Amino acid sequence: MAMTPRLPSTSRSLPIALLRARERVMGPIRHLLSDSDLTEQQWRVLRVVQESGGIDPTQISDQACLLLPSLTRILQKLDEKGLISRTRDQVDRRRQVIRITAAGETIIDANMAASLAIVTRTREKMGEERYEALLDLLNELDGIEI
Amino acid sequence: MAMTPRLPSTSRSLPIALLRARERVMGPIRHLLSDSDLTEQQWRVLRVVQESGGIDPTQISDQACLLLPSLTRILQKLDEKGLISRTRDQVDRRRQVIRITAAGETIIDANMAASLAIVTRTREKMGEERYEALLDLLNELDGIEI
DNA sequence: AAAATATTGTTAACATGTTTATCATATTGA
DNA sequence: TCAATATGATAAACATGTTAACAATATTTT
Repeated sequence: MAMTPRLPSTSRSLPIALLRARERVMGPIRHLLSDSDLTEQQWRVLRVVQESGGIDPTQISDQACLLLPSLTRILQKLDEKGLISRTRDQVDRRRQVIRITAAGETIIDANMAASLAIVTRTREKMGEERYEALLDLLNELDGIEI
Repeated sequence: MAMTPRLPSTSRSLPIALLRARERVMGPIRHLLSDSDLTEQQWRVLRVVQESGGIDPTQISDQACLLLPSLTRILQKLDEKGLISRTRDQVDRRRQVIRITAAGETIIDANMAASLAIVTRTREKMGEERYEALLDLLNELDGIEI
């Protein structure tokens, strides 16, 4: 009789294991940020912008892992909230230059410590070695061509 | 030389590394399924339903890693497409029983081999040992309490 | 049994993910 | 130079993610 190829149990399915692990890490961060009315994506963008001191959307989308259409909406929201400023690049007028505002800096200051604490606690709970090994394997997976 | 204290590069940020790795795996699967006009989530639901031979939405949401509001919409779509059937549980009338239809089985047959091939190729490219180690670490991460 | 509570599933509202199309500006090439 | 092409960003359309509220049915409590 023909054996129907069976699927791996969900915990051995790579896509689902990646989903669950991500949810485990992001859950507490989402909860923290909700007090500041920020989504995790908005937070990611805000941090990239703050680090850069002036950056265009294409580079943001690369560093924050967001597609440009998503980023367009997020930048509109952050602008409405007064957390970033947008100006045209004077050299290449297709480009924008995104900068963080004082209000944006305030939001960063209010959440950065707790955000870093969550990551630190995660690394401690897993053990530094295994945590680094996980990062290595994830980067290896990201590097292969399927 | 002076090391400027910096935030972890994006490849050493766990949330972003998880995002990128997931995208690397799901990209080809999404592409495959688009020929059948299925999203990855619809595919995940359809497979869970087929394996079960009759299952309620709460259990599907657990096994497919989808929140119930998302699942509600997905089941409506799959129903419209004629890929599943929905009946009320006669014992507990709050519950539904979801079953796959013949058309649903046909879609599964049309995509299962290629879908499994993508997973297999990924495991081969990474090496079985490292692939399994990655799954172990992801499950460990999912198990810790933050 | 009636009221309170819990469970199952849906709806609503808003944000993001994803693909395709489009607009404006830059760059290239004949 | 000017038409063709490329690039940066946005818009549109549909699907899912996320949280809160709600409706219907079951269960528990008094």
